[in-house]
Amino acid sequence: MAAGPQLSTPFLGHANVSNESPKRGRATLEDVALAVGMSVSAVSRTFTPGASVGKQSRAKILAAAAQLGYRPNAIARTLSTKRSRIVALVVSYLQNQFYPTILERISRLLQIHGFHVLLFVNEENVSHENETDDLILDIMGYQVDGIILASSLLSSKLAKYCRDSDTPVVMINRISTLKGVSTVASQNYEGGKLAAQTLIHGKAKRIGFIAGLEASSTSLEREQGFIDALKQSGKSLFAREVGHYDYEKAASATREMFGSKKHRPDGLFVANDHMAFGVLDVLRNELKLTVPDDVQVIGFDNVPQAGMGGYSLSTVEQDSALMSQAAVTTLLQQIKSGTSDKPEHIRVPVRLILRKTTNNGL
Amino acid sequence: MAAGPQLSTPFLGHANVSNESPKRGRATLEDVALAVGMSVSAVSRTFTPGASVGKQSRAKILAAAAQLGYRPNAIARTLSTKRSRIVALVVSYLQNQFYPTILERISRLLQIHGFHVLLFVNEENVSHENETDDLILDIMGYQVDGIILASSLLSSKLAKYCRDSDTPVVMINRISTLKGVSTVASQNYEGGKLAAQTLIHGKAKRIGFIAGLEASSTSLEREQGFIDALKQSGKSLFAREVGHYDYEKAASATREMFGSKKHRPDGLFVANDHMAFGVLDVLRNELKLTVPDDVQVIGFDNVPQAGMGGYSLSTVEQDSALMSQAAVTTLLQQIKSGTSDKPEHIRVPVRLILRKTTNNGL
DNA sequence: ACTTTTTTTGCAAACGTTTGCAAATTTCTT
DNA sequence: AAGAAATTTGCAAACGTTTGCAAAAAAAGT
Repeated sequence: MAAGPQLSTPFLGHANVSNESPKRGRATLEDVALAVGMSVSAVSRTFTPGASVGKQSRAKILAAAAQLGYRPNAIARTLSTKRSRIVALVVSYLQNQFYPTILERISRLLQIHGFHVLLFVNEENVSHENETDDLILDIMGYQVDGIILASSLLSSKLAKYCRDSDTPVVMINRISTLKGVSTVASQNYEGGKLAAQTLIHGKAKRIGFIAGLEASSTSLEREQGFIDALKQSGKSLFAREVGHYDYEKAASATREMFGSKKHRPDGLFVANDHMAFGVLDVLRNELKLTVPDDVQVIGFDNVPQAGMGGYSLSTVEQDSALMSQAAVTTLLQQIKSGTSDKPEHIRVPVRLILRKTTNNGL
Repeated sequence: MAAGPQLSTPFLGHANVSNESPKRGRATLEDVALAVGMSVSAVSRTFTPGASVGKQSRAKILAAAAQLGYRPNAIARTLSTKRSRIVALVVSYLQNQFYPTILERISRLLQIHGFHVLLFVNEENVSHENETDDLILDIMGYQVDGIILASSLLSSKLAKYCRDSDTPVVMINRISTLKGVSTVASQNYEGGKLAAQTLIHGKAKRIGFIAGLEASSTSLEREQGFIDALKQSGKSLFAREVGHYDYEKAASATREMFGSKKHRPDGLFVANDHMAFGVLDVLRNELKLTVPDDVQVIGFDNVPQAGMGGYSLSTVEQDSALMSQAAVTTLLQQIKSGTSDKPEHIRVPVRLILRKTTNNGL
């Protein structure tokens, strides 16, 4: 059965055997090895921090590498080591300035630690869930070392997949009971309380709340803290609408809430700043109300825009620096330890920022 | 000297020889090949669009793959094919809402075409240039198929590297004469003219300009158009400051420009919206001027925030959708054609958006 | 000088794919 | 029914690294 003439061993056409490499593509380990007359391993080792390589060899190799413009091929390295130094960052809804901020911070931090960010922008929307799943699975194909989800849910399908592949996951601004998933969130409950206290202290009588997404833990926790604090002062919620964390929808919610000329709220807690801007715009420009005299408004996040003159919004600050820091640290640590059990659940403190949309007694 | 018994051929510890694979790590081509009793190639081909594989084999393979939770390893694929389906996206300065918007659009578009985004956030700042270079080179190690720079410069070192490795580059909002680099930008010159015409039409007499970065083509072009249009109406620039595309610096520039009580501008073109917000804040809240009665202001970009009630800024719109579209299309096409000569230089039209910061005669 | 210890080096397998080629199989022709 | 044509399959090299192991070389100890 020894069919087939074996005249020529089945070598492929890569004819870079004994000639000058014709500058085609990038230089490889082999190229520089050839150049200095040493083995590939030697060269590889010069580019591996801990490895043992002679002093003068290293120098020669480094020189040759520089001369050839050699850069290690991260893909090949990944294949060999099974660590890509890439983390997937999933983010939705960049219109809310809070997320660009987080995004920027996280990527800088990761960059500092030598990691890279594979970005994925998804619709928060539930109807796109499978689509999102698919894309993340796609991303997993790149052997990412970890995943950070900023305000995005992890479907259980995905969670399972991550656990199977031992890929650590940390979620920002979402809590989750899923095994092996870490979370970083603000003290939303306490923040809600602060908001209530501020409005009450400012003498608001009829106090309303505009929720974010009904299903989101952030909105729920903020609301719970808010209501509890009202209760503690013998008050209760006067009005409630849902703004879905969306500018336009928050505007509509406001119109709804202030529909009747008669019984209108005079104090409003809005589940995030982004919505609060929509609320304020309607209040001032459509309903011709003055803030804070007719209505006090307090938001949540303290996005840069809130501090700018156009709104000067009182708000409960989420410390984006700390949150990013925490998320990255946690993830990196899980990556290093190679195990995604013992997930962390971090709460970062919030802080009240009083500006011009509330009555700040002095 | 035959030290060391060679009892065992130097096989490594991967003992997945004849046993059930113990669920360690992800399933590979080989795993599913084994499962269906076919060759690795057959399985590979079922996951390669164009390839030839028997109908029933494919079915069997697909079933087994699903059962094992097999997902192709994009890294290995990249190593083999030399195409990563990753593009590097370099972005700076996410505080200006224009960039998150672009970022979001671009990544969605790329996702649709099956590409992924490796993100890199840099300081626009010149002092960080080498740092930026290093990081991009780093990213190049991932064999990215292309690079999109959103308002970021390409050092000539990098440009050379890209050309050598045949990696197409497209820059947004920067023009460049570098060979092989495509660009997408707005019709800044025309936009500058529109701004001038708007102010003049609104009866401004003393007209000022607040520049972005002195070195940036965008700012320069806008200024040139602005000045030319003034000239055409027999006017000239009354005042000029530089805001470095920064909110705070624009605020300072405004203070500077309006320092003397006597000769103050009554019309202002600000090189982008982001700075214009700083300008407006100073004008209204510090200098107690009314807009547009005392001073008219017009910006550039039309970021979402400009349309919101807080500012209601008149501005020259950059069509971010079109720009993103153009950038992605161009890049993809260059990637496909495999050649980065014949770079494109696309200009997308701008549009005047009149709101409440200018006198819009009616 | 001759072991012994330490350091530097090279060999070759492995990581998980793709793909040209040729062998094996099926499907058509006539 | 047999040869031609088309299709399906498998083999094995290649992509550019890393790394355990052992051989070679250099440094140290006596």
